[in-house]
Formats: sequence, C-alpha cells, structure tokens
Amino acid sequence: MANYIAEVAAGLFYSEGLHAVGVDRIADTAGLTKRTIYRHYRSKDELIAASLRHAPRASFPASGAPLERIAGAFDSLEAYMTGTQYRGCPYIIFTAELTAPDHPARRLIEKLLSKRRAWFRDRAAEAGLANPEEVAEELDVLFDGALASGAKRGDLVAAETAQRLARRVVAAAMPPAERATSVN
Amino acid sequence: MANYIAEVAAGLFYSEGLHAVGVDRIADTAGLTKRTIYRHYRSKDELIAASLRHAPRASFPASGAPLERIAGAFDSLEAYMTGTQYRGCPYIIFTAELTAPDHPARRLIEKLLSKRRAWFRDRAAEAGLANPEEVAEELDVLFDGALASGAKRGDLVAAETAQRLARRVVAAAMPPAERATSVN
DNA sequence: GTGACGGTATACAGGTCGGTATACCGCGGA
DNA sequence: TCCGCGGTATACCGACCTGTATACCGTCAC
Repeated sequence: MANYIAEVAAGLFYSEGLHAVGVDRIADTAGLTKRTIYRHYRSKDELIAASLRHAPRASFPASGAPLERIAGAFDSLEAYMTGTQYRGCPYIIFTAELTAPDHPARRLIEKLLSKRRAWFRDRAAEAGLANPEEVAEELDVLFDGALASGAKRGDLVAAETAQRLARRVVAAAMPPAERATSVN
Repeated sequence: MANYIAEVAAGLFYSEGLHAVGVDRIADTAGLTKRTIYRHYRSKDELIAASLRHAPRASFPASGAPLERIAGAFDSLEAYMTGTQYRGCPYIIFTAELTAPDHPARRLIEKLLSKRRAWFRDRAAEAGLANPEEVAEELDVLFDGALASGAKRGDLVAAETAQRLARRVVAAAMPPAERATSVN
C-alpha cells in the first residue's frame, strides 16, 4: 500500500512538480483518501522522499566486463530518455524545488548520486584505468550533461553525444598496452 | 522600475523556487506594493519570464581567438558557480517548475539555450574545426554537465572537469596540422 | 490650479494548500 | 461474538495563493 502510494506520487511529482501537486490530487489519482495517505506517511515531505525510490532511472548493468558495464550505463540513457515523456533527471527536478538543505528527500538524493559516482569509480578501478577517481568524475559530468541536455530537446543526440564522449574518456585513461584492443 | 522588480524577483525565484515565492514576498522585498507590480507585469507568469533576463549566468568572452573564447566560457564556470550561492543552472531550475510547454518563460529559455549552442558552433567553425555542429553538441553537453553536477557538490571539481574535457573535445576536432601548436 | 499618473495602504474575492477531526463500514483474529 | 484496524466519506482549520477593488497622496505638465 505504502509503495503504491509512493508510485502514484512519484508519477505526479515528476510530471507536474512538487509544489504543483497537492496531496488531494495524489489521493484522487490513487483512488484513496487523504486520510489514508497520512496514515502511511507522516507528511508530504516524507512522501516526497519515499517517491524518489520509485522514480524511473537509467539502468546500470549488473554484470559483465567493467568497461562494458560503463558503456552499458551510457547506452541505457537512450531508452531511459525515450520512455515516459522525459522531462529531466528526477533528482535534479526534485532538488530544484527543495530549498531546505536538510529536507529528507535532498539527503536521499545526495546519497543516491554519490552511489552513482562510486559505481563509476569502482568499474574504472576494476578495469585497471589510471586515476579511477578522475575518470569517475568525468563520467559523472557527462552523465549529468546528457540528462540535463536531453531534457531540452526531444531527440536523443545528447545521449549519443555523451556515449561518444564517455568512450573517449575511457580510452584516454586506458594503459597504452591495452589501448589497441579496445572496442572503438 | 520594471527592471528593478524583475531583478528582485529573479533573486527570490532562483533561491527559493517559482511556486514557493508569492507576489506578496516580491513586493515586500522590493519595498513596493503588489498593486505596483501588477501595473508593470500583467501576471506572475510574465514576471517569471522577465526575471530570466536578470538571472546570473556564466560570461562568454566577447572577443579573442575562437578557441580561446570557448576555453574562456568554460573557465568562467568557476567564477559563476562560486558566486551567489549556486543552486544550479537557472534555466534548468525554472524549467523544472514550468510544466506548461507554452509558458512564456519556457519559450524564452529555449531561445537562450539554442543561442548558446549556436555560439559554440560559430566559434568552432571560425576556428576551422571539423564538424562544428558535432563539436557544439559536445560542448553543450559538457557545459550542462558542469552546471548540473556542480549544483550537487559545493566544490569546483565539476567545472574543472568540464574545462579539461572541453579542451580534449576541441583538440580532437582540430586539423592534424595545427594540433601541435595547440595550448594544452 | 488642476488633472493625470504612479505610487501607497488596505482589504477583499475565490481558490488551494497541508493537515486534522468526526463518523461510519467491513473484515479477520481472539 | 466482538473488538480493533484499516479503510471511506466529508467537513473543517488556518494559512497562503493570484489577482482586483477602493481610496488616498505627492509630483509634474500644462
């Protein structure tokens, strides 16, 4: 039940905005009563935080060769951004409306984003790339760039561009010996 | 007067959000009356659009060698993001709260952003780079990535990373003959 | 002088917000 | 059997929202 509420809320929050969607709207859309929602969530702010876990996101490959997993993450951007009409990265959209730095949703977003960078860093390290931290930072900027740029135009060129640049970043950090065998 | 109102509104809108700031707050902060504001702007939505022109932004060098102007644009990110406590690109933040696709502010944002990409494209063409359109797209993704990534952490590493990647993008598009003379 | 104008001050209309209160209902477990 | 619990339905509170109305005031042009 709580999950169902969070799902409905996530959809409305993402497509229309945190402040623009009232708890009444969420209740109506879910076919529930406001009273029921407040039985599962203490406040709207807590519901916002919970809804984050149900926001769509690009999928990161769970297995495979490290470099292919990185490439796969960027490849998934296309599918992600053509899905349910894309309006921008949920984390960024939500953060834009969350002014209070101690808002529970904000803290959760920070955690999720640092997990993403750690994922890039770990894959880079597994692949034996030089400077995994730096590579992760670069991939992070590219990923955010694709998510942000892609929100402004309907097409997928931002995703493709980020893919191309990510490949270059990885290639540039590859030990010279292995560079020849890389898939270009 | 109208400009003054838009300036005050821009500050409040950016730091607290479009929906979170009421016209009453803007009037109080500006030391004016709501009546006065509505004499200069037909509606809050028009004021939002007007305030966009007073939002801070990174400065793009107005003259110089094409490649140096591009580098200068990315260099300006650091100063921009250390200025008045940076919360993310105003265009993105505003767009996050503007659901209606025909909102006047939304249309203005699209125009400003396509001007930015055109600027990159023109500089790339002036510099004789191969594929100016592609280079502009790549720089655009990097720029957005820095603006978005930089909003999440206090430090400047996102800006520096984007600078470094932008230099590589330019270098990769340079005709081989000139590549040796490039400033690295 | 006088009238238009841009400003102030205050109040209001109509609606929505987050959140709570009250009362009722159906179902599963002791 | 009956009680508690999770749900429904509805109404309400106080605050805030955009936008307008009314009435007054100073200043400048004519």
